[in-house]
Order: sequence, then C-alpha cells, then structure tokens
Amino acid sequence: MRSDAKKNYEHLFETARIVIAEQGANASLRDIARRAEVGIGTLYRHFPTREALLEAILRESFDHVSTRAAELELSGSAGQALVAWLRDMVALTYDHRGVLASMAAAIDDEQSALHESCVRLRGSGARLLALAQAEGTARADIDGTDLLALVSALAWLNDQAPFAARVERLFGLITDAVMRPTSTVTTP
Amino acid sequence: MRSDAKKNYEHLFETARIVIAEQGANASLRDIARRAEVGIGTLYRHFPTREALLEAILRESFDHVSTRAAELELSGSAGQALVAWLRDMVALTYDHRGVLASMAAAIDDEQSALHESCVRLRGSGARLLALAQAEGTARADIDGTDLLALVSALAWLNDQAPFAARVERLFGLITDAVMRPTSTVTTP
DNA sequence: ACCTGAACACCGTTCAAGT
DNA sequence: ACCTGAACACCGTTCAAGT
Repeated sequence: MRSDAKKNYEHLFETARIVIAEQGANASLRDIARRAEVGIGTLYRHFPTREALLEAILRESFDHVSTRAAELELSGSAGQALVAWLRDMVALTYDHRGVLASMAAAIDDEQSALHESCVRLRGSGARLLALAQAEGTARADIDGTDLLALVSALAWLNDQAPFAARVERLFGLITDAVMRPTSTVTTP
Repeated sequence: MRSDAKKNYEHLFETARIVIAEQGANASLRDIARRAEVGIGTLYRHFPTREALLEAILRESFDHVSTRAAELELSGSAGQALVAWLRDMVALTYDHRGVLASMAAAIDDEQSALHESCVRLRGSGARLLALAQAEGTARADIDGTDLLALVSALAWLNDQAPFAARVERLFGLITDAVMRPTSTVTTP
C-alpha cells in the first residue's frame, strides 16, 4: 500500500471508529468520509462494504473474546467459564451499538466480511457450552447457534432504551435457564 | 370525512397492509403511496407519522390480544394463561415483521401513536404475570416490562433469518425460566 | 495506484399551488 | 377540504476523470 493510501486508510479507520461509537453501526458512510475529509470513493476503495468496515473495527474485540474463550476452556469449572463467555459477549455489544443485527445476518451469509469472525465466535461459545453440558451444568437441548441467538437477543434489548436498564436482570434469567441441566430420567 | 377522502384513506390502508406484510414495518412510505396511486402528501395527511400508520394496521391484532388476555384472566390456571399470552404476543409479531422495534420505542415515548396500545398490551401481560406470581407458578423477580422485553427479544430473533428456526425452542427455554418460581426461604 | 466528486436512484418530510 | 407533486435535505453506491 502506498504511503498516502495507508494514511487515508488509518485516518478513515479512526474516524469510523469514533462515528460508529457515537451513532451505532448504521452511521452514515457519507458522514464518516466527510469527517475523515476524504472523498466517498476513498472510503469505498478501502472498505468495499459496510461489513468490511465493521469487521475492521470489531476485529480487536473479536480477538479479545476468542482469546479469553480459549483461556476459559482450560479453567476449572466449565459452567463458570460459559457464564463468563456470555458476559464477554454482552460486553462486546455494549461497546458497539447495533452490530448484532449485522453479526446475526453474517452467520448464514458466506459473502459477508463478518462471516468468518461470527462463525469463529460461535465456535468458541459452542465449545464452552459442550464442556458445560458434559459437566452437567448446562442444559443439553441447545447448541452454539442457540447460545449466539440468546446473546444477540440480549444485545438487541440493550439497544432499546426502555429495556436497556433491565438487561442485567434478564441476563441473569437467561443464564439461569441455560445453566439448569434438563431433568433426565434416572434409571435406578 | 369527505367521501373521496374516506376512499383514499381506506385504499391507502389496505395497500399499506399489503406492502408492510411483504416488506416489514420499515417499508418505504413513498412506495406505499405509489402503489396506492395517491400523492405522497395524501399519505401524510391521513397518517402523519409512520407510527400512526402502524397503529392503524396493528389495532385489530392489538385488540385481539387484549380481548384474549381478559378471557385468560378468568381461566383456571394463571400459569397456563400467562404462557398462552406469551404465545399470542409472539404470534402477533409473526404476522408483522419488524414492528417490535417500534413498539419497544413507543413504551417510553408518549408522543408515539403506538404508545397507548403498547402500554395497554404491557398491562394485560402484567396482570397475568401478577396472577401467576400470586399462584406461585411464575418467578417473582420480574415485572410486566421485563415480560414485554423477553417477548420483544424473541420477536427480534424471529426476524433474523439464521435464528428464526430456533425461536420455538428458545420460546420454551424462556418460558421455562419465567415459569420457574424463585426459591423462597421457608420459615419452619 | 490512488483519489475525487458528480451522477444515479433512492429515501422521509414539507408545503405552495391547485381542485 | 382535500389532493398533488415539486422541493429540500439527506442516503448508498458507482465510475469517469483526474493526479
């Protein structure tokens, strides 16, 4: 990359980070270009889709959650590890309003720049879930996609003003539901 | 209302119902006016805001849920009544993609044309919840707004393609969580 | 190689001019 | 009274013309 292009890229990236933090993941791309003082075409050259821009901005946070998840896999209690992962995921979306809708859409869309990251994230949760299920602390009738769905739903609630204050409590309710082993028929 | 105005109103209403069923609650208002073959100003005259249009379209469904809720209040099991109400609410949003975001926003916004309907809806759920709590079949640490939040979250999941197929199962999970009485300290 | 911004096809919303 | 559609201020996205 030419040095002027690199400068543009980085300035665009920092500006986008600020604007998206302010206005959420659906902020105007035109506005980002304007505030970065580059032509709109330059934004499209560096980030051909909105997802590509989001991916760049979220990459750090994604990596953070993945790394933590790998650590958590080695921790003593699989149940506690799973709850910690759920907390990490909710925190991720606290920092980035409105990204969960894009992330949800990316799960089944292999063309999306967010696809790989989201699948990887789901995988990290799925592994912790499987461990907790094997341990008997998580209910057996859900999978990694269900888990992602639940976290996404909480994140969505967090974006709705009248519900935001209740996410904490509802997080507890949902965690309870996930962490309660389904009653199994015990043969004597 | 003059007869020509009434005709416009009704045609606009039917067209909007179709377009919103097709494209969801965020369908283009311009498109609705075009398909109804009236000027865009005519749409705004009859429905000054998008919420006003949604309210008109949803009124029937709202009334249906409210009426059912009143009947359910009289039924034998408050717990079963509450679950039935939750099902009704999810069904409401099955028929009207994308309305829950507007409904959520309307809860705290007294200016919204949807405000009254949403508050009434929340009230009907809250009463059923209180009965189930009194009966001991619903957990005591949530209120009507929490209930609406949970239903809204399920409805949102239903709008996300990769999660839609799982809403049934997750409905069960969340219902389980709501219907489990919180363990209380029993004094001997 | 990269940047620019006009151009195109859309929005939501308002309001002067018409009937 | 009511309807119309141009007008305004925005989008996202593309691409010919520039350096």
